[in-house]
Amino acid sequence: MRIGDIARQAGVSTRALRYYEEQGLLTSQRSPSGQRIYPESAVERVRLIQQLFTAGLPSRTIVQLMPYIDTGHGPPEVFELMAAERDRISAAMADLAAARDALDRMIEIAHHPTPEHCPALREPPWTPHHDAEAATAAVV
Amino acid sequence: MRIGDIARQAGVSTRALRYYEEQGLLTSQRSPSGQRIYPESAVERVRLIQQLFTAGLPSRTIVQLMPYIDTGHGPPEVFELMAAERDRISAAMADLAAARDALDRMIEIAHHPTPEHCPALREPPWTPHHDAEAATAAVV
DNA sequence: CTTGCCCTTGACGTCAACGTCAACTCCTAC
DNA sequence: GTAGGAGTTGACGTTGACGTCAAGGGCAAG
Repeated sequence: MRIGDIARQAGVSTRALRYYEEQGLLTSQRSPSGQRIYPESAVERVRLIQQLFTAGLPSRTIVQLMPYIDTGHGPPEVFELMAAERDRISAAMADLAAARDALDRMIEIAHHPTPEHCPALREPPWTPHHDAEAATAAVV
Repeated sequence: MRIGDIARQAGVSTRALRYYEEQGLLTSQRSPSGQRIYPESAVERVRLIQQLFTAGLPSRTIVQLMPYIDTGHGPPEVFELMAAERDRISAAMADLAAARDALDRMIEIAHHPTPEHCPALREPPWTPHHDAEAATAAVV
């Protein structure tokens, strides 16, 4: 298969595939005229790479994981790297959950336009020490 | 409070705070000599901004949310923007979960060095059509 | 008064995963 | 043989949230 076929089936650009090769994430045979030839399995591999990118792993880290991806074993430091990345992803998920909850609270507040409802997001707008009622009037 | 105090309490750099102001995310009073003066509530505000950044919202989007953050209401389009961002965050969490599961599978496989265990990640390493056993020997 | 730490604006640097020409070559179809 | 759609390398552009000088002003302590 040529680069365009892989790109279509994996849903990425050909530029991305050449970039992956440049980074050592993807290898390819070459046809006599210099064109890249890939096996079928390259599609699945590219999807995995994409998934890891989406999860926030930089290409350098993915390169380090390659021995495990290819052969199923490698140096033990890389093994711990996998565990560390998994934990980092879990932490990122917790951050996302917290942010989503914050948005949900904002949506909840916006749904109930009761002026008594949890100020929580700002005190009186940093009254400039003199005309406090003017600032209050400006808000209203 | 001055910029350094806010930076310390919120755990960000002073550069970040000036950037936030430049982007319209944070306002400040000025002392007679031109120094930025913040209310106590700025710390909480900066933490919220950080949380939204961590969740992948760009500054332009956060700016649009500001009317809701400040006053609790705003144009309805912004209302839908909040819902859209919440959904995007949920989708990102699903992506992270999938990637974490993929890593867990890799860790599982690495724990059981049985050569029979789900190749699943690559076929025979694209045997270059001639010296197949040489390549196999190279892997070993 | 001067030492030293904090503040100011302005402007350039960074990093990562590509996008986007440019200038060629290759291969398939007619 | 020739048009046109792929492929090739090389190199510069992009985007966002800051980092990092550079050059100066402000302010309390000794």
